[in-house]
Amino acid sequence: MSLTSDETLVPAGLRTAYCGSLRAADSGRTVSVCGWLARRREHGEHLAFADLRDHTGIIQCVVDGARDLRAEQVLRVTGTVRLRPEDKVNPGLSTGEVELGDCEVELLSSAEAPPFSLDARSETDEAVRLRYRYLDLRTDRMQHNLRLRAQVNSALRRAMERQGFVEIETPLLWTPTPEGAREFAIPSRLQRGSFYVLPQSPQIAKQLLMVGGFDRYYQIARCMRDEDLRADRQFEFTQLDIEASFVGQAEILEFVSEAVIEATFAVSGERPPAIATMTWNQALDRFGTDKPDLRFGMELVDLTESVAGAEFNAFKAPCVRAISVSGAGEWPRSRLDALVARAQQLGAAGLVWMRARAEDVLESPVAKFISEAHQRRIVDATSAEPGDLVLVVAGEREPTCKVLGQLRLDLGQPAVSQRPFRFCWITEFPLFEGVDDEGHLVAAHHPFTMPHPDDIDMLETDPLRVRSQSYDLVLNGWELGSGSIRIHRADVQRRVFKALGITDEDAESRFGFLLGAFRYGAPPHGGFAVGLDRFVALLAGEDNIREVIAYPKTQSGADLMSGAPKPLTDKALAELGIRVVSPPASGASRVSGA
RNA sequence: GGACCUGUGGUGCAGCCUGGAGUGCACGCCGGCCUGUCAAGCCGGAGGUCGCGGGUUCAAAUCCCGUCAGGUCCGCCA
Repeated sequence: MSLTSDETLVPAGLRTAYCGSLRAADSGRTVSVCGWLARRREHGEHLAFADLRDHTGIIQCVVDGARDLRAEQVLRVTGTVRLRPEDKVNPGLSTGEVELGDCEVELLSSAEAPPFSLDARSETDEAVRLRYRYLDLRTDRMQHNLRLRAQVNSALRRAMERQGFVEIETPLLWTPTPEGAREFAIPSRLQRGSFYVLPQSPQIAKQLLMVGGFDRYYQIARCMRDEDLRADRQFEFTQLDIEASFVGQAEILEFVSEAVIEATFAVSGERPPAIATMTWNQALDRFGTDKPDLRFGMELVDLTESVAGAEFNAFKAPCVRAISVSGAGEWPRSRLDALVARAQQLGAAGLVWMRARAEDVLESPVAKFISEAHQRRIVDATSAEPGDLVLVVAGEREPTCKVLGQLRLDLGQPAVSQRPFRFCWITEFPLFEGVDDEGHLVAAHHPFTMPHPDDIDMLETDPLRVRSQSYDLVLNGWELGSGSIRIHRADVQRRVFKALGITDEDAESRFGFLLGAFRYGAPPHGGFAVGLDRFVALLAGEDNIREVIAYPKTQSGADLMSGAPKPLTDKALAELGIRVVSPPASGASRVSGA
């Protein structure tokens, strides 16, 4: 349960031992343990068992009656460690061979009955857990997750420092940059009507550190984005933020790989192999996504050539691709129909299913439109065995691949907690991801991302084909973070801004101080940011980042424990020079912090 | 901004489809019994604005509308 190593956990103060640490070798010792009463079992007036819990585990204390003991009372128990009778050993407890006898019990703090069970076996609605988060934090789950998180932080810092990185803090009160995520505004009291914003990331600050000569910077940084929340997104989140000068993409990937592998090993004992790299195009072709889950196969197969010349009209498309589902050849028609509907819901024109057979090659509603020769080519290309199911989608390349990529996940993705940890790097993202309503190109990463050197001359002629020097880190199907080599040359930056439809005046007003700084000698540089909440969630086997955050917010942005957000007093508003236009909704009374 | 799921003693659920007295289960809580339990056991008891508001009906936890809260997702997240 505990992730704290034995060497660093030295009992002090009121305790001379931790509950979960006692073993047969301790028998005979007189110890004092402190913690919360997990439960008690009473056997008449003069025998009772009290299980005392701290973060290291549980020790059974044999006490003379338990009339006054209640769950979650804070106790100090002094007693003698003794071996349990052989037939009374509890193999389910780390301390199950021993118990504490001749106990003296001191009540350090009384406790009302908790509003929900802290036992690992019971489930409690998350809203209740969040309202009483301070109790929820006592559970094995939260103790484990937050201690694991601390170990991850520690390992990341170790790895970054070993690689010569310097930790530098950047401001939380930053300047608005109307671009990208919606920002949280902070009114200025001294300059009424003006606002700071909370940083969506330390992006510009860290690039300026490069200009400032701190050629290897890192920070475990809090970022804030006022965008709608999700299972993997909170308003505020934490990143391992990195920037380095005089290095290229290969070095950045190496720095980050070193850090995440060290952290993974520290908390799981699993040392991932060197992290494989694939380009964005390869990821799309093989997995139909830019964040592939490498824990399982079912890769996409290109059938475009295999079905060339087939009669079937739907296959006369720019791209025909398939996945093979092992052993799914016996699925009933209803389930196949549901797959077709799912594919259509995802945007495919349709989905062709084919059951691989031993005798007549492929069984499918459209088999009669496909010659046996073509059928055999499909079987060869997909390596489908009799009893397998082949799912085919045809259309434009990107949507076709993405539909199959999602079906692959629907049908094959293991649970989040399923090991191993399979990292991969995705490189060479497109520089632009499309065009906005006004016909301007939209930056895929951010406007300071360096184009791929081989593509830079297409900026003006064929911008959507320009690859960038940007890269994502992916773990088990989750995007863990992203980064890029930045533009440090004014001429390149000007060309990218132009492509994005950002005029010189725009650029000056939005990023003037960054561009100004770049006139005084900007080194070539690049960086990365790892989303720590997601990383820790995956390492903890949790599918929701709230489980690795001490005090998370609900989907509507509320803190159920404190009641935030709340209206300010009129006095506070006046001081800030703020008048609230529409009164706070009646929902303001939604919470009372117990 | 939108779609879907959920809301019933302190906790977790069943009941809702097919309306008929707040009916039930488990845990917890309170009291009693119990000297080797370990999610102890046995006996007894208390505890309810069926999220809230409106409608339909002789009658609503149940059907309808609205609303609030929690969740998952789309949009959004350079």
